[in-house]
Amino acid sequence: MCTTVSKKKPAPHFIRNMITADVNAGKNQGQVVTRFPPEPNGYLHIGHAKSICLNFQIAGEFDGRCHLRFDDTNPEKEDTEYTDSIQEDVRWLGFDWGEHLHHAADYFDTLYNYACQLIKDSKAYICELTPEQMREYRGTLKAPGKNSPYRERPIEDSLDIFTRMKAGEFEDGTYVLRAKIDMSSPNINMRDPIIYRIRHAEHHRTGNDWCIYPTYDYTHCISDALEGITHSLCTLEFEDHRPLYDWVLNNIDIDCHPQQIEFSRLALNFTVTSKRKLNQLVQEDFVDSWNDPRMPTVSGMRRRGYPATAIRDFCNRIGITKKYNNISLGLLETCVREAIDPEARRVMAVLKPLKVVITNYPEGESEQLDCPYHPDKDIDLGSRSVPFGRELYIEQDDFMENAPSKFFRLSEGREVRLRYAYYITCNEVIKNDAGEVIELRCTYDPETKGGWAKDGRKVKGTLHWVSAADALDVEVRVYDRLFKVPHPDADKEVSFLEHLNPDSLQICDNAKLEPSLASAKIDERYQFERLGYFCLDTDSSTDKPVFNRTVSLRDSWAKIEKELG
RNA sequence: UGGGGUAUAGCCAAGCGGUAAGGCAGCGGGUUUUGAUCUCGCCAUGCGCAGGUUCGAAUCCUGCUACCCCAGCCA
Repeated sequence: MCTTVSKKKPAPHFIRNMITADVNAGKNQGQVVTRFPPEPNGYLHIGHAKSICLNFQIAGEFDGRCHLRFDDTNPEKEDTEYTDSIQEDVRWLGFDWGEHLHHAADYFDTLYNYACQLIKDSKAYICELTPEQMREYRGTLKAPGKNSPYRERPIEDSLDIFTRMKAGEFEDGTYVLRAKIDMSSPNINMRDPIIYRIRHAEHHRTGNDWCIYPTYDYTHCISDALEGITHSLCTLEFEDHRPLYDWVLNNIDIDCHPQQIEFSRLALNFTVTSKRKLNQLVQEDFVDSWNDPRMPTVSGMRRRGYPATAIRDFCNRIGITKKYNNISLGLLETCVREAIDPEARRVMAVLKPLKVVITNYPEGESEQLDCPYHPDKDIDLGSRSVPFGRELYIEQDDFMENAPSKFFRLSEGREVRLRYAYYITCNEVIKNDAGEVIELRCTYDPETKGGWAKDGRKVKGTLHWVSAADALDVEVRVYDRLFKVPHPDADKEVSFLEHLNPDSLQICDNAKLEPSLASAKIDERYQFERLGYFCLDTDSSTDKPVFNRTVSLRDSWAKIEKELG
């Protein structure tokens, strides 16, 4: 079932416990069948990933199966653009629905027939109250509703109108089919809910075959039952709908009755996980697209360089409960770092170059240094050769005038190591007319080749560098969190857009890379030493490669720097 | 007394009458040619609050409090 998922036994949670108990008790002949039921009206995000992992993994654990079913009962919002992206994303996350790709739309005939039977059984009726009247009759949260004047419409009349609704005789909104339950129920969902409405709209799958469409509450439970789902897992807001889910299945002739179990949806701080809000970010150009690397969408995370293994690990680490949670973005980033670290080749790249001239290095000469791709002796990723010459680039941040003692990097008169190369000492600082440091004059110690001093003297700092003559010119996009505050949508008075982080994308268009990166490929992940993990972006062209920063390295210097003020 | 839910550390989360797992974050030490990684140690006399039952309560009982969801012909 879940081919790329490890068999490592996951931590117990209440749903796994319930299902285990059902299996042990022989319920459903010991079968476990789940489903992931997205509405194809947007792209999948990290919250969906939680549900996907839960459903596919739990089915896999019990040798069951998990269906992918599109809950496509609202033609006006749905599109094949979304059914395509959803399938791609679920597959990329590492899951396989096998033969079980389903659409609620494929059940429209069956659903219609069941509705006719409900009418014949006097359990549903055609109502012609306007939406405004409907609201009045529904009552309020604290006051009961009252019966529709059409509630006792003769069965034959309802059947006749329903048939003509289907035939397209009426305008949108003129009639609806309602389940006859209880207008005084304290649960508003049970106050004669609408189960069919007229929509003269083209459906992405059934075209113009239908002009009446069933509602979610009526469709979902029957779709589950038709597919033999045993456990229907959904989020907390559907808890109030469970009595209706059960009512429908108890009042039609069907021999399967899945159990709906609710769990809390994922909330991730510094981000929003609402399709509506994500859609707004795209439509109003606050981000480039659904797969903008700053988006918490599956496609955005994929482009950013997050491995699927990291997302699965994250989903397993956050747990499944009914508690309202707020997961820290830091945990996701930790999962990403842990997944990438052992497999990422280390290379050197300078994002904001500062020129360094080694004054005692012979002009016109250069040499090749052999540098391992991974520092851990237990991880053999091979090595590459890196050119070294008289002119180099180092990171602007690695030089400071009047540096405090805790600053271990380069400053005038100080000696540092260039990784895998030599010790250098800064002798002279050259500035432009604006007083900005534009070049450093340094000397190197030829006796420290490889980065070791024979006399045993130590340096505190090791810097990454790139040979100027051999550097690749590239664009690097450094991403940061999309929002400035932990809870961008907490305040209903203030738009979440007010909290967008203006620095969520920083473009380094003059970055310098060591030449080995010329053969970089999409889907490969690299660590730019001391900077973070990066990957080639799909915007790259042969003459202008573009790299994304997937995630930074943990940075304890940043913390010290902050404390120093 | 509308209905339905949820409360265990800064953030997650186990626990199901026998004396508070684990992860993230944080703090301190060690290793280190990435201020990375790795590694060792510390981190709830306390489980929303108040009573009660019990030899023993996060777990059982009673009463409170706080927060979330529901009045779409959305899902």
